[in-house]
Amino acid sequence: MIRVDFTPEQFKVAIATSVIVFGFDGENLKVLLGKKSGNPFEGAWIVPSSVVNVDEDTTDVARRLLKKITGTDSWHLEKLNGFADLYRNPQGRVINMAYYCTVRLDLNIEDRLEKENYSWFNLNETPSLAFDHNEILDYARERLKRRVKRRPIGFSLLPKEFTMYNLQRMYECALSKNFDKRNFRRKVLKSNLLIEMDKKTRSSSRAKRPSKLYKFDEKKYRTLSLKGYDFVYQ
Amino acid sequence: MIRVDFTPEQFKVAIATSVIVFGFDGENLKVLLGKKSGNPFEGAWIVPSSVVNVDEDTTDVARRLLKKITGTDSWHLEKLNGFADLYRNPQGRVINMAYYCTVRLDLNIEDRLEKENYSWFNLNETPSLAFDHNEILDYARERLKRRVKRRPIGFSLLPKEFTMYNLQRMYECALSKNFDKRNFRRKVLKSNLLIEMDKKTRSSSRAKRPSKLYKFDEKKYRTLSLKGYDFVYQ
DNA sequence: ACAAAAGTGTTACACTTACACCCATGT
DNA sequence: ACATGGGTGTAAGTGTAACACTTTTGT
Repeated sequence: MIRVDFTPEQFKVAIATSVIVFGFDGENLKVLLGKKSGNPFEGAWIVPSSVVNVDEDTTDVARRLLKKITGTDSWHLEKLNGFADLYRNPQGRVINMAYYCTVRLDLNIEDRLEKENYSWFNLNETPSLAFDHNEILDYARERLKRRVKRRPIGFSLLPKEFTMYNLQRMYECALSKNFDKRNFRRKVLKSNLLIEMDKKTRSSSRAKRPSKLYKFDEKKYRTLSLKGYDFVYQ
Repeated sequence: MIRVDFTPEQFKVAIATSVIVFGFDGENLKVLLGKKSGNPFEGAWIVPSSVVNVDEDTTDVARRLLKKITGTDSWHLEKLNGFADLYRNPQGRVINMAYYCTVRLDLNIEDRLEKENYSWFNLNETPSLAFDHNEILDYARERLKRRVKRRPIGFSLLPKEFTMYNLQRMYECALSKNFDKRNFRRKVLKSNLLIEMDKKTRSSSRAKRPSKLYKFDEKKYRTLSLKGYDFVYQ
């Protein structure tokens, strides 16, 4: 028989939640970081975080945090893991339930971010973070990588309409790998989930010749995924 | 600036840990379950679990639990996730940091298990469990599946020496999929990580003709994995 | 003129899948 | 005798990876 009996002294732990927010500017993956105020680690960079009360659901708090930062909570939010190392927070035993989400940078959430003192960092130029937030960020990157490989989640980082160059860069950043342009295009077009638009645009400020715009066929994808299909790239 | 300030009322959470223990009897995957004593859920089946004190490391407690149950803690133990649903435990807010491990059933840990009142269940014949332990078990099965696909972790479930039949059954159970015998053998032998023994044995009690024994070449695998190689089956 | 990305096919190789029969042994 | 897994090869198809040049446009 297994005993799992708690005494009052064992109810002395607190909960925090962090949300790793990923964005994509058309060429590079970004992550949102902010500066911590108050002790400990005053002024250090951290991942967006919040305290969770004993009677609060961690996902609810994470969503609220997201709404406060970005103005909406309609983003794809996914639980990562609990981080429970003994000395991760000098103020006491705190368990961090971490999430990540993907946002579209073309919807203007910038003003709000500046008011809240958050900034975007390129994923491979992130500063050293307080607490165990570097570990959490690394964990989130791995999760994003896995998801992008197996599902069309990367499209939630792109604007509604995007060029092949944008799409390829997104895959290259998320998977830390370069692809052959011809092979890449053939492979993603084979899925029949990209709709070619009649419009063109320039993929980046450096680009001279405009390129075709595509959008992701959400409806078709939903139908196919009911039958077990998924949008895989690896 | 981000404020993450805790008040004393927020330090009122407790920590538990559970370990999902997987085994393999040569033909089927098993999981270890025990009966709960004391309130709540007296007599219900649960996954091996323990309270974690505020000053204890969850991994340490999980290892201790594993040693108490199986007599040794030298098994492959891996953190799964934190489970923090508001009402997962009726006694208060309890966060469960869950782990899984793989054990070899040919090492006789059976006596000890009986004393502790644990039993092995076939993975597809598990009873309904107390708390959110069914959710945790499902999570563990998914993780095992993923790991078995990408790494030779399945070998830690098999005896030192095993037959092709055993190996194939292990993959079939872990991945919930049947494989063609000829294709399976060709594929795993191609890795050159199986050493053919000069011995033979019967793969199961039903088998009549004895079959060759193989062992996994741990040394070679360690060398290769330094170079980024891994033992993949999918 | 020049720079920069847009756009486009073919070939070789590797891997996956489907498939069927005889063999050795224990009961 | 018979039941059970042990053991073996081939061929078709699918997917992946490597590879280079012309076109269009903005500066």
